[in-house]
Amino acid sequence: MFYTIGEMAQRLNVAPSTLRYYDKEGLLPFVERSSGGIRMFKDEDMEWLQMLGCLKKAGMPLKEIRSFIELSRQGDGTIDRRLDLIEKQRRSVLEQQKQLEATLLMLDYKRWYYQTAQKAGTCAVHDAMPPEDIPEPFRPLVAEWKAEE
Amino acid sequence: MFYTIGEMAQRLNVAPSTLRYYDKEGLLPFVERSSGGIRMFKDEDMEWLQMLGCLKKAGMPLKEIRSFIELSRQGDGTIDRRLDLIEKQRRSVLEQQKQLEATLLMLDYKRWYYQTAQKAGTCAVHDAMPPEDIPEPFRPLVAEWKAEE
DNA sequence: TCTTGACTTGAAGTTGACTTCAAGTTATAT
DNA sequence: ATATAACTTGAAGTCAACTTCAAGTCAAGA
Repeated sequence: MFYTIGEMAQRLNVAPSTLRYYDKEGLLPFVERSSGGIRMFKDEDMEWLQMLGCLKKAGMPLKEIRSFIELSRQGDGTIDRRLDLIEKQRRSVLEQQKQLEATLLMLDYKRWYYQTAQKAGTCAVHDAMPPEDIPEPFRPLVAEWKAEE
Repeated sequence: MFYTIGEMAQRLNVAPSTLRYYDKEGLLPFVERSSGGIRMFKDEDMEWLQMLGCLKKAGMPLKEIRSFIELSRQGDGTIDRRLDLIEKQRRSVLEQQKQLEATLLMLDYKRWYYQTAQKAGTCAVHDAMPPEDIPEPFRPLVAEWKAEE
């Protein structure tokens, strides 16, 4: 029914010190303690911690995550503000998706570039390459670079 | 034809100190200097710097970006290793895209959760809600959480 | 009961990516 | 010629997110 910090850390694949740090930063106000002072994690706490991990991977700073947790504990009066925080983070994720899409296009171009160079044995193969030999998806990308010079 | 560090910083929307830091870290070996020691950025340098920004936004550490730049300057002998680096980063971006997709689903669920709670005036509205009232896309998400308890 | 491994805390150390500061130099506009 | 704005460097400071350390406490098995 209860897990120690070590067990919980293993389940979440993080270091126990990380969980202690989160606790110190006020991100785990819901975690109970035994009479001896040892943290007792519940299954229910996993849900919070997984959401925490999710938000963290989406680039939300721990301070903002703490704000959200604090608001949640203040009850129904903070629903509007929690919704605001969620929508703000949602917009940030959409923005990051766009960014990753652009980065992926660039990486795909570079991959093609080096695959082609690998076959030819030299990057010089690209110097004399006519634009129509560049795969269609990459043409706007390369054109954009040329335009700036 | 040439830009000072201030002009270049403005074009890239970063602080001049950031460019100096990148230079110190060996990320700008291609930037030339005037006789007086002032950095002279070329249009061509923009391409590198934009790629740098792209890789940075994709979570690549500056050290790895430097490796890539160093390999590039070593000529055709490093094509294989550059391709490896690109493919590694490409896989990382695909992984991050999956992660953002999962985070977005969670945020969309939370958004619906708080929008519903807002209309009802309380989060308690969700306690008694039958599963079929939860919008279809969120059901696997909620089921997964319940399963862990 | 005693040992041992996992837990506790507070404090200090680390890493990455910058930013700020101080002291000095270069370039431009009057 | 000189004022001033923008550049230069090295060193130190900052911030987020941890990690490590030291010293001690708790809990489970022999």
